[in-house]
Amino acid sequence: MSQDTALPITSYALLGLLSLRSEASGYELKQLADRTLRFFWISPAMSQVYSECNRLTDRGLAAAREVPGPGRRSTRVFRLTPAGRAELERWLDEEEPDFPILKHPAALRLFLGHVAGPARIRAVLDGYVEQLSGRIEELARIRAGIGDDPHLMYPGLVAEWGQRYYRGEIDAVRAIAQRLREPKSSGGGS
Amino acid sequence: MSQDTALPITSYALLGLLSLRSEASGYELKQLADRTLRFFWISPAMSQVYSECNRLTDRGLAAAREVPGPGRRSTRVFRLTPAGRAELERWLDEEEPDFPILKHPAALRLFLGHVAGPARIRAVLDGYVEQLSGRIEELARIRAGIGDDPHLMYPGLVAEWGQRYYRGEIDAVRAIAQRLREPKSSGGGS
DNA sequence: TGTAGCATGTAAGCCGTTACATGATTGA
DNA sequence: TCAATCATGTAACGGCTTACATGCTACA
Repeated sequence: MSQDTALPITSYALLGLLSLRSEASGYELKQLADRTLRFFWISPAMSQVYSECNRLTDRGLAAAREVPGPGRRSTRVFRLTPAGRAELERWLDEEEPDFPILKHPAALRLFLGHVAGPARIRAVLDGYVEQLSGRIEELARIRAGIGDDPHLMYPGLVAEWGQRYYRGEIDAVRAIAQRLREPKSSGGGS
Repeated sequence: MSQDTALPITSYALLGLLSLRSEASGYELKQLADRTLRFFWISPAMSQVYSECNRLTDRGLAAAREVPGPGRRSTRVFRLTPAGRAELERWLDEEEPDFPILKHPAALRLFLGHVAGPARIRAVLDGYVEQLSGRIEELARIRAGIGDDPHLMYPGLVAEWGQRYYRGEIDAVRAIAQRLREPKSSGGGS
């Protein structure tokens, strides 16, 4: 319950994951993040999951319970406290979302096409489409795993958004690749 | 020319900006970044621009020239050295681009819709569409400023990609908002 | 007179990652 | 017995931001 400085958004993301579970260990939270947060936020490293969990516990937003394991080492499982749920609700209600941050290595390459040359740019774009296809499959599997469960309606919507997003990227990349092949086309010009 | 550890990608982005100019001051680089890098990478803070420029100069990838100002304080202008150009080319040629990193506050809110409630989610999505419209206008102005200059063909392509990207986001958000209004398979019922 | 823009930096600090250390269990 | 997975952490460090400090010019 120390400090009243603002939490980083990733803390709220973790709080949000806890809101989907009655209890979860750090390890489980990391696994869950890999199937969810990873696609639209970050999936924090294990070490960060643990330190965030400690911060949340320090502030009384989460509570830890020691579960003795089969060996000598035990597992700490966390759950959302009423204060944690209230703080998450407050944040969702009051804080205005920033514009997304995008770090797009392929676009950076395209931007530097005058140095890289068109052949390399084409290769980069092709590789990106490849990566996107893989992502779409991953998301499709995750979406299928969610099913119709009304409890998971919003995660399902996000998964659908993600697939649409990636498909849009593929279309956009193809359009750029097309413009690279025939630099004269497209509206407005000449 | 100290150190041979890998440079962060932002250094290459700065190197790339320098490749578009014969010379530029830190201040000019920041302004240029605000019109370019900002949309697909980051626009580094002024303080970071200066420290990156120093790093590039230390490594011999950029060269600084002191230009006396009207007052006592002078301006340092940087230019790409042959070694800098070679290193940028090597990076573009050899380094494989990572998948983009997206930190999407609106998607995070949607993901937590079960806590935020549908009314708040609708407001968040509306606000996001608003932001997107603003971004599209910004990019349109920038695209118009680039014009037909073949020297700036690739930045032009990136600006077009950006506009398409944002329009795609608007479509996707509208689709999600639609699914929120009519939960579709409402027949089943618990 | 004061504020906005041009211009250059230093210092402090947080977020997040990688590397490292440790220990238990399962199965090949 | 070796590797993989489960499981929990600490330490070090880098990237990037914010806050702060400074000085000059133009202009309202």
